[in-house]
Amino acid sequence: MEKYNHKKIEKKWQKRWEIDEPYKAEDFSEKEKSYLLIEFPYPSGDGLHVGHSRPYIGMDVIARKRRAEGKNVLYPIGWDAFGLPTENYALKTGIHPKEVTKKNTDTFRKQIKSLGISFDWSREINTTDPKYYKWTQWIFLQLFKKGLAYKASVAINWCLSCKIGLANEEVIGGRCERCGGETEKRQKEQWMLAIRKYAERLDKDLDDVDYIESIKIQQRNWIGKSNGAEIEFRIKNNKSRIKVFTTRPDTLFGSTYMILAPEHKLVQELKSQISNFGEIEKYIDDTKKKTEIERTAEGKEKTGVELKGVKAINPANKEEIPIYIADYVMVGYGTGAIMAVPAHDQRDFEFAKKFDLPIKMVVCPHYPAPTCPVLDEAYTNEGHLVVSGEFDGMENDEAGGKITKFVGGEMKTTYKLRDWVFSRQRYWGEPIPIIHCDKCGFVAVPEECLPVELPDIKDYKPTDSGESPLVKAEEWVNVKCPKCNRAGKRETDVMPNWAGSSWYYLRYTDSNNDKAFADEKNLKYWIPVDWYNGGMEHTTLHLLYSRFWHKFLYDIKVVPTHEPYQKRTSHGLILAEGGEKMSKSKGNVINPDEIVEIFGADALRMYEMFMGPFDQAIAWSTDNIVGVRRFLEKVWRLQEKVSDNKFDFNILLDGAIKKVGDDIEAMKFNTAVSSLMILANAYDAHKNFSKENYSILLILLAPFAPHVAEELWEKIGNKSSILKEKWPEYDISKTIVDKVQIAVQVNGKVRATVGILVDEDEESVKEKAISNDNVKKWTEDKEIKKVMYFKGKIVSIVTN
RNA sequence: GCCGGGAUGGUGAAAUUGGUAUACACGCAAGACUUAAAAUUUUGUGGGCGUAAGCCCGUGUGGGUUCGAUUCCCACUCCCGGCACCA
Repeated sequence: MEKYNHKKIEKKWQKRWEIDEPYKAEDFSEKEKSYLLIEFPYPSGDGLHVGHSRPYIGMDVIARKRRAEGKNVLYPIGWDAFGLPTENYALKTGIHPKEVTKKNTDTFRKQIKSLGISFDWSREINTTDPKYYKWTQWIFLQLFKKGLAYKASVAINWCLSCKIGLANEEVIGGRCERCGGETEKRQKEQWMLAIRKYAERLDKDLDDVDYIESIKIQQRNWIGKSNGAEIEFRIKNNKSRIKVFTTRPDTLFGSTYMILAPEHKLVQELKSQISNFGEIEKYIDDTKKKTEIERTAEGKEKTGVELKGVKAINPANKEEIPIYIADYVMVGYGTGAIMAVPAHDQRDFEFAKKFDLPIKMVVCPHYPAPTCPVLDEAYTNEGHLVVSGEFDGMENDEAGGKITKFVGGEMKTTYKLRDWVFSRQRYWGEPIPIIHCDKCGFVAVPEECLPVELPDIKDYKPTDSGESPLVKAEEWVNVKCPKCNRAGKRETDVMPNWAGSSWYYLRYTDSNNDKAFADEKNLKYWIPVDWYNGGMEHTTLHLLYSRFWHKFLYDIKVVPTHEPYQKRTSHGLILAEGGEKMSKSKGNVINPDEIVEIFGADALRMYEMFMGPFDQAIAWSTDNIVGVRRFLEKVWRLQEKVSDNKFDFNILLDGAIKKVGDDIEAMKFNTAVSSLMILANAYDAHKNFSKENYSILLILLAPFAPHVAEELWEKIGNKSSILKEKWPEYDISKTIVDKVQIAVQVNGKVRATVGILVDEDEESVKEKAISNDNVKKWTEDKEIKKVMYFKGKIVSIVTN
């Protein structure tokens, strides 16, 4: 027998597949379609690492199994190639991002192919390809035309010494990651997308999709729908009003002060009336230096400053109350102002304690309240109203709406979800297809002029004013206004990386179309994606953004469904051997190339499926690969035991077929592999077995280790590929057994096992249990109070 | 801090979702084969006590519900993901 030579085998079959293209999906096939999707990679300069491949392999196993079941599987791949790291690399080296991207995608492609993933390469896409981003720009224009893209002033991170806008990730402890210099928040005009307009549907339509529960919960929390009331407070000696949003209008009588976000525009408007404005300005300055997490952390010491000289009037009881600014109130949520009710909100409570403000309890658990208790934390449960005028005694649930009406407020639903900041003052992204004209304002680039291609430039550094480096490409910037033909200027901001990834799954259905982002018929056939697997880290941004774009496209009637993905699951990260995150800077990245070289792609694939639960983070261990490698060698050796001599493995086989199939669909790949091992071990324990039995093992193995399965399939005399074989069926009746060993517990502890027939009657089983010698030892001096038999499971005896 | 996960032998983990905890692997120990090593293979392997039969303890911690809890409930500790310009 030849030795198992993974290098030779893998090369042979990969070459064969390259020619035969067995993984090509067929548009409009009669077969049932199955569109399986993984998150397309960002082709970083570090190359593929073993963590990337885990989801690809997992979904590949499913794809291969479903093809064997006769489905028309679409399993595509592409590159999400715009983004910061490539641009930063260009900044450092001067090499054009286009070249870097080309090099990186070539590396990734080669690496992925070496793993034998059954992607349909004929549909490969790249978000940086003008033929692709033409349609990203087209979608943006549709959003713009419907008023869903607009400009607004937004705070961004700004490095004072690099004079460059920074991603949150590039700000470490308030300092710039690259130069270590100070950063601050700076207001800047940005393109925004009105995702909030879709908040309600993004929340509600989660009911219609099959996402794992934790994703639904996280998305819902992120959207943050809450029902409450908007109430206006008058300001003493001033015409301005402060509008607040509150989920607890029932506690209005207990509002003893108000808080504005430091950025609230009223702070500036009230300037002349405020006697300590210097102090206020200093506080606003300090706020600019803090991150949102720092600002809102509960338990953190509350800070704030009173607007001296200004008072608000509580509309319920007409009391004069002070107004503060404090950084725990955010300008972007609700109205950017709150009525503080320290007795019934923990953060208000902490603030009131610190600033010695009155804490007035207006909801009491007992009514009539004997005396209001002294609180050591906010009381947030339900109760009856007190000190609330005509509402006294009312249940607080009921009072909210009535009090709102009483003060002329209105019930309102708000969402925490914020509109999407869509501008980046960068180079390596899709140009935003807008022309600025002094006369006509923002004018859409005519669709026939798309794509607006990125011009070649040499210097990728943003200008000192923070504008995109594209400003320097004067020829490109200066164009005529498409409307009035006067001099205009192109928008120089580019889109964020999320743009291209918000619709890529649509492009796969028809990736070479140059008349539309995809043909209507292709979309109708393939969409929705049947199963999308990705990382939990994409739950609230990418996944939500793409649902938003899809819904918009549905509204303008260019996609056939209101949701893009029918099912969403997640995979866990692969960590470095020590349990830390893999990163180039830590030097702990495992490159799959070495593993493929030493152990083979099949062993790598099997190991990644076997290493642990697919949805859990797990540390890599090169030592443990030998286990699956030995298993593959065992399967290899088993070819010698194939003979006409038949041993009946049927019960075991039917169980294995069921288990492997069910586990694959449930992404319990680790236990699927273990049942393959059990099956192989059982074969190995016999002198020989039939070719049929061995064939089933190979077919079940093929999704995990396709190369060696093909090779062995050929070796046992098959002319056609194992990829053409049907997934085996099983007969469940064979897996049912009639005799079982069940445990007997005495007072909750297992003391014996007895053999019974599955449908043996209760009395007889109990009798067997009680008369068992081991059981007798534990019951003889005692009185048996109760004997319970749970059919086919256990006998439980209770004594005194 | 907030939201979502997780914690089981020396290690990765399994457990039909309330019914015999530790399947399948890794590692380790002893044996076989070999001049030897590797490979392969056999046996053993949660901790403690015991020659043994067996007993006690044991699924992050502390409580609870139950005939019975890794699984359900309450409180807590630690770890991981996300927190809106990383992808």
